[in-house]
Amino acid sequence: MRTLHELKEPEKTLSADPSARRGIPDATVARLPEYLRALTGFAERGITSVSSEELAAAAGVRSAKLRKDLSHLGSYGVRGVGYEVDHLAYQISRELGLTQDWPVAIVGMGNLGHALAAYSGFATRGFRVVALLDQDTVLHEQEIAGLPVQPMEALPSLVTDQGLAIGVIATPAASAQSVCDQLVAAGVRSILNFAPCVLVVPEGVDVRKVDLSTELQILAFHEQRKSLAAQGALDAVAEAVSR
Amino acid sequence: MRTLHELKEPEKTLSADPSARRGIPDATVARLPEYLRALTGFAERGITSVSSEELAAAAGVRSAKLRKDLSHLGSYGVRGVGYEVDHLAYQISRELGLTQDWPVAIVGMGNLGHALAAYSGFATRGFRVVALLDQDTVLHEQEIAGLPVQPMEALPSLVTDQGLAIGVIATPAASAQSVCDQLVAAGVRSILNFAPCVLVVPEGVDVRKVDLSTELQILAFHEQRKSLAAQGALDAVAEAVSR
DNA sequence: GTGACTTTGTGCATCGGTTCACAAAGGCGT
DNA sequence: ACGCCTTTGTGAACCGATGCACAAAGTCAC
Ligand SMILES: NC(=O)c1ccc[n+]([C@@H]2O[C@H](COP(=O)([O-])OP(=O)(O)OC[C@H]3O[C@@H](n4cnc5c(N)ncnc54)[C@H](O)[C@@H]3O)[C@@H](O)[C@H]2O)c1
Ligand SMILES: NC(=O)c1ccc[n+]([C@@H]2O[C@H](COP(=O)([O-])OP(=O)(O)OC[C@H]3O[C@@H](n4cnc5c(N)ncnc54)[C@H](O)[C@@H]3O)[C@@H](O)[C@H]2O)c1
Repeated sequence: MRTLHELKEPEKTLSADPSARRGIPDATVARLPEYLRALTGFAERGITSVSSEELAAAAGVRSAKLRKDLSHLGSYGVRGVGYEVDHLAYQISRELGLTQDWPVAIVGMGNLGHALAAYSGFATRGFRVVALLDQDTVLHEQEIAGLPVQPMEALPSLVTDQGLAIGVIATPAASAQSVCDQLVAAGVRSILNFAPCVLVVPEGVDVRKVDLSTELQILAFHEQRKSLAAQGALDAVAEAVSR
Repeated sequence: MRTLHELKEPEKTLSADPSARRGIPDATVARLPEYLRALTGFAERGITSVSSEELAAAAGVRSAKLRKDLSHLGSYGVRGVGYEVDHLAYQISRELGLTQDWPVAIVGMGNLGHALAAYSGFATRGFRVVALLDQDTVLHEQEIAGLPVQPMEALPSLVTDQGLAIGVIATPAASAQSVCDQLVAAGVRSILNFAPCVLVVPEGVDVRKVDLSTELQILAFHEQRKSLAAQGALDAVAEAVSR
């Protein structure tokens, strides 16, 4: 993999795009979707041009950060004016790989899997749910949101025939590693994991997780800190009064 | 708020814990839940002691990082041996504020809200769903997972009577800011947002978001990069052959 | 009791990301 | 046509997080 990548490097200089394109920082990539969403909002309201200040406010970041982020994908702004909404949205879409549709499969049709299957948010931006999978044979009779529920054995053909690229794991944590292994074996290299556990995957496979309970626990940490601070303040006041 | 906090500082020296406790880095806090989960796993398998190496592997980090993280909460390991599983789990729980149960309300009983209400993952670790809320009067007849669906007007009393501390937003993005404002007005200071939008809140209120489509888009970015690299490699090979 | 061995806790170097502040760039009004 | 004014793009300083490497600490075998 490493050598293959290096093979390509010499071509970089004659690639079409002018700016130093390799190596967009991870932190920047993580914010691009938010910028894109904000731009979509502006476009829907008929706004054709925004300044970095306005866009940053809509995305919840500082304008300097926004500008530095955008500078990594090229120079698409006009000094003294700002950015053309449609054009910038297109450039970000292209950078994120959303100009094509990515076929997605959801594995695990329980409570969460049902909600995900019914979710329209996939289709709106670059993703297409091509299959629903579950181990449970009882479910194979059903259709959910217009798609049949298939057995796990369908995976390899989904990759070869439908170009399946992204797998979403919505099974219990105990099954998640096994499901992950099956996805990887079938050739899926991008996985979104909703199960609360760490997945171990070979190099070249990306895993991201969406973890409700981690987020709640982080909130609890700060909430406790706020409570303690308030309590401490009360104590201090009480002490001051009693003195 | 700042001044209240400073009022408390002098007490720190006579607080029970020996180490410099203030200011655990955000990056560390974000990993504590993962460590806790790994420890729970060890405990379930009857393992009473782990080294930083073992625990780090289970949590998917490097051992040096784990040790530095743990050093921020105190010195709970034994050199030459490792960490006592139960004790460390308790210390992390206490640090995260999970030794008490936090009352949680879910707002928006659509597809996702239903799944969340039925989800057992809340109760297992420090959280208790005390209320389900929705604007839609049709839903107020129903019970979901043993809880009645209440109108938004119930919010203030939930905070005062039940100690509601954390709000989960599972409404469409268009309603999320309004729901957020109502939560804040009622006194909720910690919010978990599932809607794909940025929420603006006053200082002192924490918002975290769980964002499916952002994660998918980040995966797409890397997937595209992998595809391009593969394509580039093929081109390079073809070129080499033709020469 | 002692010494060898294991593993922690941490100082230090390094890295990546954020913030600041401003010179360069371009539109726009006159 | 020209100069003013706005806003971008970015160099440089700063800040927090990560990784390295080892001395200190404590266990355990004998
Ligand atoms: N329900 C929620 O709101 C929620 C929220 C956050 C996280 N999660 C996590 O998402 C996951 C799913 O939650 P859920 O509530 O939908 O669970 P669930 O028990 O309702 O559904 C799990 C589904 O996975 C299927 N399954 C189990 N093992 C499988 C395997 N090896 N291969 C294929 N399919 C398999 C089961 O047949 C079942 O249909 C869990 O890990 C949970 O912790 C759920
Ligand atoms: N369904 C999924 O799998 C999924 C996944 C990721 C993110 N999301 C996001 O979660 C949110 C909910 O998704 P969903 O599929 O459950 O939507 P949904 O339309 O099924 O449900 C939304 C619910 O919110 C209620 N609601 C609307 N406005 C309200 C208000 N002002 N106050 C109180 N309640 C209000 C509605 O009555 C409805 O019951 C959306 O923002 C969606 O983008 C959903």
